[in-house]
Amino acid sequence: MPELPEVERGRRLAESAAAGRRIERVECAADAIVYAGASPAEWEALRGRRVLAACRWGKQLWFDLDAPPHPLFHFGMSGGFRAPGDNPLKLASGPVHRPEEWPPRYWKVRLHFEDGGELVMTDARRLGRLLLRAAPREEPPVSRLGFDPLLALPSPRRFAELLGARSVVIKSLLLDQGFAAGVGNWIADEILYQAGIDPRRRARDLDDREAKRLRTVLRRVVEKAVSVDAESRRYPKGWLFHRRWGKRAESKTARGDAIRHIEIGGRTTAWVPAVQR
DNA sequence: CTCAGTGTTCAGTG
DNA sequence: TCACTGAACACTGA
Repeated sequence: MPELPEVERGRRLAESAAAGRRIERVECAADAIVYAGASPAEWEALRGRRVLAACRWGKQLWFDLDAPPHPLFHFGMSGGFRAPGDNPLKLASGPVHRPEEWPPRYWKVRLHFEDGGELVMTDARRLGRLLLRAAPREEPPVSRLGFDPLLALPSPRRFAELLGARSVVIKSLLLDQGFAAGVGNWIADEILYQAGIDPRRRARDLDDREAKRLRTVLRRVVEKAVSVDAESRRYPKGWLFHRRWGKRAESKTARGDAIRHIEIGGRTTAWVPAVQR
């Protein structure tokens, strides 16, 4: 469930399925990669703990428990939370989840609660990670993150300063989690499109007007996506999101402008030359 | 069979 | 330190 809106959706699911409940049993899948940070034996420490809250910064998601260690989740490219009876999101690059199947395919950890409820993390591609932290906010990876656009968007002035300090290409800067935590490939392309900025421009070359516009659009896109619970079919019709996939040469925006696909910083970048300068 | 894909990290270069 | 590249990780679905 990779970018900020999808992770926030996961946080909300966790809030309703786990917050206030005591963990009765922890089941770990046999997966040395996803458990590279902390072994299943260490996860046993969660048994008997109560979940106080589900927290998020950028794409990192963790639980505040009544005692450490606190579990910290990263969904990678294809991870997410599931609860019995939920309706799973379909990701552009994710597996097909069958709602009726339980436990879901690719489950990595199952948290069983005292009331019989359950919360599961799934991850088909195994690029996600499960960590345990004494103080999640104070330690890496969370401590290394930049601002969260939903929780702590910098002032227009500060945002422009941050851009002015970097010579890197703007698309790459937006993907840097130490700059804007939670922005991923489609959000970066979406906001550059909506702000009318060529993704190949250098960050420090944007003027104050462009910086201001980019910041406003970043907030607008993230707030909108979160407000519809990351269900992409509810994103506004005009968004590039709906038309950026597939790398077809004939791709066009809702307005009829041609969409080009190039590579920037190793990531596919969809952009609209007629609109982005 | 091949390859792209909502991500991160690390090694190496300049 | 910064900017950038390439590779690695891993696996599904088109």
